[in-house]
Parts: sequence; C-alpha cells; structure tokens
Amino acid sequence: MTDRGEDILQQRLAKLERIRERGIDPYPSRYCKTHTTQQAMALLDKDPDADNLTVSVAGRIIAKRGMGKITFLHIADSSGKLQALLKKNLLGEDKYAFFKDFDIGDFIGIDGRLFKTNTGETTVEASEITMLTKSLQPLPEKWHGLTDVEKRYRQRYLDLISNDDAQKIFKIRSKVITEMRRLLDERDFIEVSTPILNPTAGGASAKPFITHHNTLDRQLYLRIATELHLKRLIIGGLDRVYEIGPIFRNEGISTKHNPEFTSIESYEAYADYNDVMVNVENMISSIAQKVLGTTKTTYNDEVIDFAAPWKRIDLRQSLIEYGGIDVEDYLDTEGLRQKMRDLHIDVDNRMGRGNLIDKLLSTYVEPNLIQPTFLMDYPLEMSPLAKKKPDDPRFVERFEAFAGGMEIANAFTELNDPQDQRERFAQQLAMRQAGDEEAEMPDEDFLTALEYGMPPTGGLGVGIDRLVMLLTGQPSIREVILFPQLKSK
RNA sequence: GGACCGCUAGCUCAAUUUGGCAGAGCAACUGACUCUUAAUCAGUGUGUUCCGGGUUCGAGUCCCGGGCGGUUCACCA
Repeated sequence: MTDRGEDILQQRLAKLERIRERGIDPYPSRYCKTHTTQQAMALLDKDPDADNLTVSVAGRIIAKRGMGKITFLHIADSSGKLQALLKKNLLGEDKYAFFKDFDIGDFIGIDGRLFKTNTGETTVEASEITMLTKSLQPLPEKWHGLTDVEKRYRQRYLDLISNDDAQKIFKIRSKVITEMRRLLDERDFIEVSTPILNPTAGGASAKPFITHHNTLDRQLYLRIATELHLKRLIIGGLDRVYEIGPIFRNEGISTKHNPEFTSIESYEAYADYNDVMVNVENMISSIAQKVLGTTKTTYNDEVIDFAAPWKRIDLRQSLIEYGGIDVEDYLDTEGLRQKMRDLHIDVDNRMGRGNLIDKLLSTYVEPNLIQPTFLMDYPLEMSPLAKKKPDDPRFVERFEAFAGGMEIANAFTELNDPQDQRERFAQQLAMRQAGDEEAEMPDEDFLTALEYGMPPTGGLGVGIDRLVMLLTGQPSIREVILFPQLKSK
C-alpha cells in the first residue's frame, strides 16, 4: 500500500470519484467529433485568415503545460496530434478547476476555435471540455518513451502510445497488405481462405504444431503452408487464387523467425516460374513505390532498390561465384560432404545432397544477396512439389528471392504429374524415416486431386513479415509483429 | 539448446569497478505563473534493487541456483 504505483492509482481513483461527484460520467458512450486532429490542422492551413473555425476534436492527453490561468495540452489521435489551449476566463472558474482532475493519459473532447499561437502552432482554444475516458495508470516517460524491449512487446499498447515509430511500422504493414491485395485483385486473382487445422501438415518442410479436436477425437496439425489446398482450387478451376494469412511452424525463434507468421501464397494457371518471377519483381517494386514513395529502402546501412528487373542467378553459378565451388565437380554425395568438411562447414551424415547444397547456399551465397536477387533452379531433393527442368531432371524450376541477405519469396512451376508427385512423396517419406523430421508428409488426398488433372501452374509464397522488415528497415521480425511470441511470464 | 550481456521508483537511468545510509530526471502531489511545447520556479513523497539460497558485522554490489529479456551461434525455406 505504500508502493508508489499504488499511490498513483489511489490518486487517480480519488480524481475519478470527484468527477463522479460533479454528476459527470467519466466513461461516456460517445462523443461527436467533427474533425481528426490532422483535419483540424489542415482546416486552418487551408484558410489561414479565418478566425472563426470551430471544431470538436477528441484524443488522448499526451502532454500538459499549466501556466496558472491558462494551460496548454497536446491531444493525440491516430491521425496525429493537436495543441489545445485552456483559458480560465473562457471556460469559467468552475470548469477550469474541474480540469485539475484531468491527467496525461485521459481521453478528452474539446470544442473550440482554431487559431495560431505566437510560435505559429495551430491550436484549438477550448470553449468546452468533455471527459471521455479517465485513465488510472501513468503513461511511460514522455521524453525517452518506452525502451524496455520486453515491456514494448508485452504491453504493445504502451509502445504504440509512446513511440511514434511503432505506429508507423504497423501502418506500413497494413498498407503493404492492402496494396498486395489490390495488385492481385487487379489481375483477376481471387482471395480464398483454406483450413488452418488439418489432418496432415504439408506444402513445406517444417515441424508442425499438433493439436487435438475433442469431438472428432482426432489429432490435427496447424498448417505450415497453404500450398496443397490452393493447388486443389486450381484443380477445381479457380485459375488465379491467393491466400494471405497465418502460418505456424514449430521451430526456433530468432530475429528472423516467429512461430506464427503471415504469408501470401498465390497460384496462377498456365504460368511457369519465369512468369511468376516477373510478377514478383513488379509487385514488390510497386508496393515499395506506393507505400514508401520510392523503390529504395535502407536495411542494415545498405540501400536496397526493389526496382524491376531484379538480378537472376543460377544456383550452381551462385556457388561458383560466391563460394568457389562447382557442385558438378562433386556429383557423389559423399564427395561433396567431404569437401564441405574440408571447408569447415558443419555437416551431418544424415544430410542428403539437397540439404548439403542448401547449407552451402546459406553459408556462401545468401548473406551476399543484398540487392533483390532471384536464385534459380534448385536441386530436386529440396523441392518435392516443384516440376523438374525438362533439360536436367536433377533440378527443378524453382526460384527463391532474396534481399538484405534474407529469403523473402519462394516459387516454382508446380509439379502436376501425379505419378511423379507420388514418387516424390515416397522419397520424402524415406528421408523422414531416416530421421529428417521436416521432410514432406505424404498426402494421399492431394494425390487423388492431382489425378483429376491440374493445369500447368506457377506458384508463389512470400513472407510478409520479412518484406515489412525490409521496407521499414527493422532488423528484428518482432518489430513488425504486434504481439510476437515470448516466453511465458 | 550453448555462449555473452542485462533486469534498481510508474518510465528513463545512476550507484556495482574497490561490499559501507539506494539516488537523479520525467510522471505524481502542494503552491506561483495568460503564448507554452522536454514550459519554468519553490516545495513534498516515492523502492520485494527479478526470485531463492549462501558468504559477511554489513550485499543492489561477491558466490551458487532459478526466472525473464536482448544479442549471437546452433536450428529453421
């Protein structure tokens, strides 16, 4: 009870009581505002000579400067902030005294006339003030804001109140998704929703979350991709589909990984991965242009330019260029493994050729792909759902897009030969039985669907969180997810 | 999972090196102040120093164990 936080709470409760004693409801249901703070600001800018512009604005008190018979305030809403001036001689003795019980953090409504102060700041001179919501907890410090990272994530609302950048990031995130939808809708894609709870978790190599449905008494997996359902829709004759939504992977947490993240996957019939590549570079550069006003962004002190066309590099060539290794010189898996050991790369005996090559990529190539780059033509073993290259069946028509050293997109010409798909599932099952927990689970129902016939199709997946990291210059995925996964308190 | 760093008032941080009364700014409270904007000025109060043990006359500080967070490595399309 002697705790100071308790004291502040007690003081606020006393103020609340005094407000109620005046017969005033400190939590009224609504308030009729005529303008946002930004609109009010613009009103006077448009007509600087007007001295009779009256507005009703509402927001949270974020600063208070009392000077005896007058008080300056700043109130904030999601459009911005506006200064207010309260004068004792205008409001009257009683109302001005009433304001003593208002604190930083309270929501208030202000009616009044707009004018410019001596310093030129647009200000509303209050003729009436209304308590809209009494706040009982003190806000974070006004100058430094809230910097404690844990608190920022656990109490994101405080972060959003006190750090302008936090709001900015999530507004950009929203615009990125809106713009992505608009561009796809414009091209006659339709947006769909497919199940999150599934009897098998397919479409990617990742460990799933497992849950249980009581009534069905059945084990279900949270989806690790939307791929297999979206392809069923292509089979069903919806030629252009996409889905934006959460994906769940039961894997490590890092600055680039959150157990739940947002992906967009799109599938387009009669297209191949070359068509998809063009669409990706066009889509992302348009989004950057629309959302940031430029195709350039700064990430880790490097300027990244998303303007199309992006660099394209063959996977084998990339390893020659950045790692000095031609995997064609090591056609035998054991030989490649030995070569990698010689290079002091940590390899494990269970890793197949695909995994070994993947490891080489993440060691030598990916960190160097700062400017947007398509890495093309992946080894077959790494890509059980992608179509083989006609001229070299050891590789598939697949690309991943990288920027800032991070993978942001993955796409391929979809495998639509049901017999080939069945063999690939069998290979994956063998890898699974050999201890690879992330190998694809066979999906008999999907195979049946493929047997009905899927047209040639180009598919795409983009990690929206990572794209937003790049566009907002954030080094951690937690900065672009409102409520990132944390250890339990 | 490993390594490193951190956790002190509602918030931002000192005090830890060398164990010796736990401190400042903001926020809050009282008062002054009619153009301030990190308002200013005078005054007031504020603590489970993340938790639990241990060493010591004495621990925020040293030791052991635990929790949480950050970074990084491992892992991870």
